Amino acid sequence: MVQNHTRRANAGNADPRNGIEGAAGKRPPGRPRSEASRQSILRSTLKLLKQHGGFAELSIEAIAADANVGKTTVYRWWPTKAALVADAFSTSADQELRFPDTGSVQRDMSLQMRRLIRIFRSNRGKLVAALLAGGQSDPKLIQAFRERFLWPRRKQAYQTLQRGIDRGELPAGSDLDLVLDSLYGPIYMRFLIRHDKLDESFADDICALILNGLKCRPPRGN
Amino acid sequence: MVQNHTRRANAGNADPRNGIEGAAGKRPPGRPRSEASRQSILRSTLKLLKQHGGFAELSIEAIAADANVGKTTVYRWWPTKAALVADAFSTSADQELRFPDTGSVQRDMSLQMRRLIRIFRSNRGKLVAALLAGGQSDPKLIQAFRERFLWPRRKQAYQTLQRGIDRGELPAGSDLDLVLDSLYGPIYMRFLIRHDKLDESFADDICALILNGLKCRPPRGN
Amino acid sequence: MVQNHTRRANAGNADPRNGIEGAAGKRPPGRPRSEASRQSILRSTLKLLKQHGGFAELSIEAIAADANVGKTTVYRWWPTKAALVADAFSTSADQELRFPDTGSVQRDMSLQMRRLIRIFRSNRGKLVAALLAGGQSDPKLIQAFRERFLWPRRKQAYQTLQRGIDRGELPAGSDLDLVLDSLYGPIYMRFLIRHDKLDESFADDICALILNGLKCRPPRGN
Amino acid sequence: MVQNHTRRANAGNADPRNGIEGAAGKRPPGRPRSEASRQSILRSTLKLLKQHGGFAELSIEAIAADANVGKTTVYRWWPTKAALVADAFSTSADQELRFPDTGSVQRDMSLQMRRLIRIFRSNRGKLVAALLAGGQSDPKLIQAFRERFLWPRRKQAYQTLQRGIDRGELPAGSDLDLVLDSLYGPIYMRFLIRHDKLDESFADDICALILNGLKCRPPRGN
DNA sequence: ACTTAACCGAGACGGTACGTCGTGTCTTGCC
DNA sequence: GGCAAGACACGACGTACCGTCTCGGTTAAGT
Repeated sequence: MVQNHTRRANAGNADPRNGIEGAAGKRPPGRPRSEASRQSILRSTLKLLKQHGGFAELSIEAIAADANVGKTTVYRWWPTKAALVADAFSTSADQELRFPDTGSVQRDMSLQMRRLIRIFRSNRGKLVAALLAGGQSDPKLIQAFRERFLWPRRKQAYQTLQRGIDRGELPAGSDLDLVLDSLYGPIYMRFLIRHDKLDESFADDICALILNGLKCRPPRGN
Repeated sequence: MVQNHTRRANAGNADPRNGIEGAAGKRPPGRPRSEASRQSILRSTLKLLKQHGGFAELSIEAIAADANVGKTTVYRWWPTKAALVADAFSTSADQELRFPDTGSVQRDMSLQMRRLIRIFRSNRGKLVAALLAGGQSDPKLIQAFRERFLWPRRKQAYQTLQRGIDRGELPAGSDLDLVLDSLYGPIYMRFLIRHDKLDESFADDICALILNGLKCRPPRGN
Repeated sequence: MVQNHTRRANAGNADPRNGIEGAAGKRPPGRPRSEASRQSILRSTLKLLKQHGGFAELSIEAIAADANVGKTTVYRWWPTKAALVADAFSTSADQELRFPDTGSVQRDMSLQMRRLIRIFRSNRGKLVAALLAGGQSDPKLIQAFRERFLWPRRKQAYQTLQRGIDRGELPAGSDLDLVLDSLYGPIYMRFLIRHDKLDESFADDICALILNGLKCRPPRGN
Repeated sequence: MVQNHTRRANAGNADPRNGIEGAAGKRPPGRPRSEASRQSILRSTLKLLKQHGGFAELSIEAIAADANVGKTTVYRWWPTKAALVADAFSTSADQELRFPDTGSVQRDMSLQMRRLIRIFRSNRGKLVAALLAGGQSDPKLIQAFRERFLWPRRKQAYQTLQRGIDRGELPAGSDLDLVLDSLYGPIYMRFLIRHDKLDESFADDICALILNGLKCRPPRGN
């Protein structure tokens, strides 16, 4: 959940009655949350997001109608449209963006970046775009993107790069954040601005430029 | 103009009677467009965009009211809110992003990138963010950003890089588009995702990494 | 209701849960219509119609504002401004136009016609004028006037005249519609064209002319 | 003209240079009024009034467009839409409503009333309806109807009735205004409310009822 | 022929109201 | 107490006309 504003502590979980409180915890009175509604809402969110334009064009009204759900139910569990989109996004978050370990940093990075580009080009790209677009006016949303999407991957990326350093493929003391932004920044830029072709070979070109450049001379040494 | 939807060929120009068509072109009949209104609208757009949140919070209703202008007048000249924002922005930050010519590519690029970062960090950054965000669901808008903002600058950037090649600072045969996306991509990424600090020294770091890397070994040679 | 355009069968009734469908009929789901809003709207309609000029000067925007009601709510229940006015009017002047039963046709008719003239001369007359005026371009509206105002009264008028026939005051076989239009037509004419004085004694004069004429010689006998 | 608001005294006349002032009157300087435009405007007014709904639905914008005329030209010569409609109406005013002189009041009246009904049923009826409808919120308009249409005919009607009195067909001392409103009121009522059939034989029925009634017993004598 | 003055078309202007859509909240009866 | 249904107050949308204005161009009468 992007933001926990619900009456129940574990709202949003698949099954609220198996929450943290364990065996001793008593289920609250009243009808339990409908898991069917929750999933239907998330499904409709993704569907409408892919169908029509972006974040701004997506309306709660339409989601509720498409999901055969009362608007109240949406508002009961998600405080804003942004939270809903973030939730829907993380549901669709991908296993396929794990980093391989081929023994070569450049190959590892390049392979993962190719997969990212493939996702950006698929209709899941729309979701990311909507998230980044919506995030420009809703800090919560961009934060969700960072926490749910960016950081988990970046953590793996650090490890991948570190392996390269350990193997001597990259110079020690490199500013890893700078390197990673230099690797991924161009992809995001072409994805969002669409000023130039974004195909998978672009990943190789960037890797070659950045990682070769690193090898040659440490950027922090100047 | 993002989109020419007006009856008149040169709508949006400062002075419609000095349009493209030259000496032979006659002013169309009817009352000419009010330049005062046009500027008032652009001014109010910038003002309100800076005051309130982002693109979604900006309403044409409010712009018209603030500019003492009928809503009709706004709609007469700009097809969408997006087009209006694009126009307002490009009017706003055109000069200060010109490239210097200091005799050193790295210094030229770095200086210009610093200025870009400065704009991104100022409240005019909101404008760019709004534009890029809006562009994710409105192709016209992102196209406007490219044509009115990106390409004019990139043209100058090509020249700056070419000077570097001519002076032997950069290897001939470099893929200039790749280089430029590698230089600017990280800035856009940090600006939009806000996962890391974006200060002016970041420009220097990127330039050092990319341009030194280039010097060392041409990326296309592998 | 001038026109049933609502989702619910008995929209417009004071209490939708006691509609036509009787005991078996179940209330539709969802929040029930706000009776307070409905009355507030009708009240504001009457108020504004009396204050300002005629039908054309009356705006739904103003009604909604005066009634502290969303414009949507007005549009939800009344398809047009005309329908709203018709509803407001028939709500307004229903009782005082009943026919008396004094034992004399002429007196009965004359008394009721006097009351009609009194209404026409009051500021409720504006309402009728607005209705008839609007009805000239909106068939629905004039139909509403007929069904909600004219026919109910005419039904009583038939009975009043019939009593006169039964008592021998009027000849049997009279064309009652012709008689009634001859009685009321002059009033409507003076009311709408305002070419001559319309005071209550006019009712007596018409009655004398028409009903005496009838007595003398049946119009259908020629 | 319903209202004289023009710069020139005789504006609205077919040919301003042959105005009241005669041979000695000098034409004012400047371009004279375009008679073609004037007629085109009046023609378009009638056309649009017949095509679409009533007075309220008629827009100056549409008239100017249909007449290939600048809006300014309309506003220059007619202060309000009402004035324009009244002017258009009087242009189409009819010769066919003159009263015959057959030697019988009842026949004379009946014939003329039949012609009026025929006009009401034709598409010129729309014009009268629009005028009466518009007149309910614009006193100028109903006044125009009275002065241009009602009074001229009523003047003739007085004479016709007087002939009847002179010939002994009607009792002396009758209230002619009451009689005329009783004759025409029912026609106007059916025309505007459309609650009953309005065909030409209705004229005969009314005449029979009213004029026979008069003969029988003077209405004022009671 | 040239000036003067008013008219003309076109159409942009600041406004008002339109009727619609989506917001987030509320009130029902049912589960 | 969750849930669907849907009415509610509200705010912005984009459009249609309003009546006014400002252009370039036209049409005469008076120089």
